[in-house]
Amino acid sequence: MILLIHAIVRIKMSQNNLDAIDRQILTILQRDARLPNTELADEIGLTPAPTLRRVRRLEEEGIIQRYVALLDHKKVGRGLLVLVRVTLDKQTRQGFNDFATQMQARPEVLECYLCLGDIDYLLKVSMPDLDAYQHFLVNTLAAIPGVRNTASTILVKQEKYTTSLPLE
Amino acid sequence: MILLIHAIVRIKMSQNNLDAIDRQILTILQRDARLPNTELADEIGLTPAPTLRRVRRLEEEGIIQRYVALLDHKKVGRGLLVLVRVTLDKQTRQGFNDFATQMQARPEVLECYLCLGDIDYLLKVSMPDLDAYQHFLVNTLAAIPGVRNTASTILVKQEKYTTSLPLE
DNA sequence: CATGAATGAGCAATATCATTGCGCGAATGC
DNA sequence: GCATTCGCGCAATGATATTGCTCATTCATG
Repeated sequence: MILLIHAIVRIKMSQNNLDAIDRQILTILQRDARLPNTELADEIGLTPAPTLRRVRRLEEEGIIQRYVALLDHKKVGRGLLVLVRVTLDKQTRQGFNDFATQMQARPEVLECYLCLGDIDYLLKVSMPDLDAYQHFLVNTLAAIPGVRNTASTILVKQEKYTTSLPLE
Repeated sequence: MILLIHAIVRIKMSQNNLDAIDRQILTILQRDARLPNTELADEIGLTPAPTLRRVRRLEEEGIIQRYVALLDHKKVGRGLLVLVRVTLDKQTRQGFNDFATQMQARPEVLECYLCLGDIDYLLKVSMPDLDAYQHFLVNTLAAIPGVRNTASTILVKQEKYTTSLPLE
């Protein structure tokens, strides 16, 4: 029983109580996920063994969700980025779920958010060019039942892009 | 001289001519950047040596830009995501550069785009909570000279988030 | 205070993995 | 058809990750 309470306390704490070393690790791995553990250990001033154990713990706790490679959009033929604001017709819960499910299935939709305000959904869509986007808009988005209105904004220049969250 | 021409041709081709194996590699590494080279080799049906050489080539060509760890926003105390539309006052080139530069320096601004349409800039901002966001809006954004107007949209639920570009 | 439990670091041995040079075969150009 | 290029596989080497163990430090408790 006491063990259980201890376990609960530890889980709760571990989700928010990152110590300075944890934050260092996360900051570095957000910048370079492939840094060898030995070098990571050097940078934070620990030996490789405890460093690796901390990384594994952060992974298991889901604080580190995954490691990904970021590609050059233009060089893989996806130079066009569009933000789409979508308004749905009937604001029933079912309609919302359907829409989100369809967006999850479309690989060109990189991000999809339910949002507050005068619109319902926000999409970030990756496309090769305007032709392809127009095709997506007409044949995919507008074809979804319940979509009342869409407004597109072409993101001309990416001034900043990072996936790194600041860790106080 | 002929060597130079060859080099130029190869660079140009390499930027767009990804073969099927390259695309397989990129697709996998976009999903799991830490997959050991031996397993990557298994999945694509090559031996480790040529697999690694392809990965290195993709890195050198800048097709793979970098490897990053993605964190759980809530678990690191950044549960609030906001999209901000910014309109600038004077649309001189200098004003635009200044704004972009300031955004690049702010760690809570994850993305910043110059865009077409009725607004000038789009920001994706990561925040701990509404208090912090209000502070950012008043003391940081509104304090920048040239910012005429801002409109914020709170992204309530992340239905989809991926950094993986589809590779035809 | 002293003491015992718990947490987390370091060390060292082992297993896994990355890296490189070399030879071979298939595709390409002349 | 022959030479050249390109990219694969093999094998040896070096680097790196991983694990069990021991020890120091901290913190709660008698």
